[in-house]
Amino acid sequence: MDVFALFSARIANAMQVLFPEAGADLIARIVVEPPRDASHGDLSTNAAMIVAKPLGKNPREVAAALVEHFKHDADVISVEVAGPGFINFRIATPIWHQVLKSIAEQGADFGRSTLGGGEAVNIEYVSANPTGPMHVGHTRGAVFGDTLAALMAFSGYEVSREYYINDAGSQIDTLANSSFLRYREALGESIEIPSGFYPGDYLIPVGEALKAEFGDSLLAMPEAERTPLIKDRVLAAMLELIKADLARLNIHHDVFFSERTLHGPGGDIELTLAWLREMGMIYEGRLEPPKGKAPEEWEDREQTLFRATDYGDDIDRPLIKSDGSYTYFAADIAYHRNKFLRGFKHMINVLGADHSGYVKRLQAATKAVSLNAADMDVRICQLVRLLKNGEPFKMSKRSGDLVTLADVVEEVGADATRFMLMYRRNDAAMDFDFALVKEQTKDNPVFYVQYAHARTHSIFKTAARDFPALDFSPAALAAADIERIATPAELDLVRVLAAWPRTVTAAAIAHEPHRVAFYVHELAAAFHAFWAKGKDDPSLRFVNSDDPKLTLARLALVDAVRQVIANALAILGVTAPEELS
RNA sequence: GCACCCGUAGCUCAGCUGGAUAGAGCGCUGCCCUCCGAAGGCAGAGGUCGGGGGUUCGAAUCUCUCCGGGUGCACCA
Repeated sequence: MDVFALFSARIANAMQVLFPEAGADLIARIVVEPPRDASHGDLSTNAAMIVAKPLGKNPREVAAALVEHFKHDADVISVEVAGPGFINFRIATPIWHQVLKSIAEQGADFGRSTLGGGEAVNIEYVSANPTGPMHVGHTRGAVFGDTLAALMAFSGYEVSREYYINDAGSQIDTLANSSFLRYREALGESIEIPSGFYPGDYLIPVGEALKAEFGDSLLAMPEAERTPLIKDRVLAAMLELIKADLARLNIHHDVFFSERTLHGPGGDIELTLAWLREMGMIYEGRLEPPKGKAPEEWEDREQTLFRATDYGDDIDRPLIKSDGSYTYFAADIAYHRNKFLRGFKHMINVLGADHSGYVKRLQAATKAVSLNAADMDVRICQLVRLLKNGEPFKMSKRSGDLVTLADVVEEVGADATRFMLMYRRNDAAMDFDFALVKEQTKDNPVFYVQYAHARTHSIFKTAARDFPALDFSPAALAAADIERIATPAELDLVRVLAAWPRTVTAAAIAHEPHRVAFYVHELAAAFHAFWAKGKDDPSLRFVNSDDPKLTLARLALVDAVRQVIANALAILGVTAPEELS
């Protein structure tokens, strides 16, 4: 049950009845939300202020009519007008009890919604070049994309998690050449790695594997024959490497889409360009040289251009390079047409900060190939600066100066990595301090939240000790005398629980999974605070040895907290431990 | 030169898409363990929301402009 959605609907209905002349568009702008200051009430709406002006009425007059309407509603304790025309509701306690009941009934599904209506959404994330292990720069996008995917799935979308393998460019030739060097090394040659080649140790096993498969037969083989063989082997190996890295963070994609499959005669790029030409979206023309570049690097020539400016981009974009091959963007247009033809009308791409200049053309491409039928949201993840005790930090084991994803996970663990990366908006640069993340104090939000979850379990343990005869099964909790939950402190906690469905929905609409992390931290804080109240006032303890019925009711509340924390952590991909080590 | 992102307490950051007296953690000053896990909690001090205009009942939020920081800018991927 979503209290806000419930009252939002009721208020909209009331407004329609009271002010039929207000159109549906106006009604739709009405917001029902918790007031910033809890002393104002449980719910607040701007309904009167939204409607008053267009109708030529006084906001307080409109508000008075609505107040009159809700005055005798049994679910409402009080309604009053405040400030410029806010209407504040105080909700009757039974509604809060219903929230607890629905948490118990829905369990892991509490907060799940039908917002997406089962529509397919394609979320592309990571898409790191398959030329080596993942480094820390990729990690933020990986966690963000994976969490967003979980959030959207929880909100009723049919989510497809996709990884685009850039396996067609010149960097793959370099990769193959680097592997060939390692192969020669494996055969006993002493090698030197020239600049421009990939120096990482991770190619050594590839060289070994090539030796095991081919013996020394590759040495005599013509390059044109040899390179494709090596490419296949090394790409497969790199992909396994990347999958293994992602698995460290429990990230798994549904689709790995190879760019190579778009190329070649009769391929998607060819078909897409033909289609674009047919639609008049391509022309031959010249571009202005970019202002920031040195003019001597600029070669003025006639190019095959995509009319990106027709779809909101800054300039038209080249599709064919001077050597006659396709540009990366040409492949990307074909790729996104492919996504659209696979049935995706909603697409989200998660990209690194260095791709911010790519956003407009990607959106232009999506609009063009779908004839404006598909939408594309690009989420940019800003840079992560690694710190240790406030000092910039470099770790390197196997890949030059880069800190790898594996290094980070090994250092701080998957839970902390995921939570900390989500405990920040994606579009702000962040510092990631290893020392802080490993700390087991309230300064560390991961720990703080997991501690709250563990604490719910420890309360049950205490209860079992004090009441050996009492039944704490889900069925017993469901049958608990929930009306005993009545003190202001308890109901405050329930209010936080009641905000969960609304938080999820808002986060899904905005594509902002970080809100889940902030919410669960807030819930943990509310829970810790209530727990501490029991220190000063024993009557507020969860376990009351002289009152088994109250204890059972309070345990139902604890169980609801446990459930909602678990649900939020599930979206974040962070484990919910029953005890801390 | 252009585009995108950021600028909120001493520090690190939220602020629910335009709402009421702008919030949290750290740090600082105090308080709370014979008591469900103190691995916690409570209270206090601390702000011109980068500056200035505009839109309206109402702006940290939208818009314009300037300042500061980051990222990117044909034929790479």
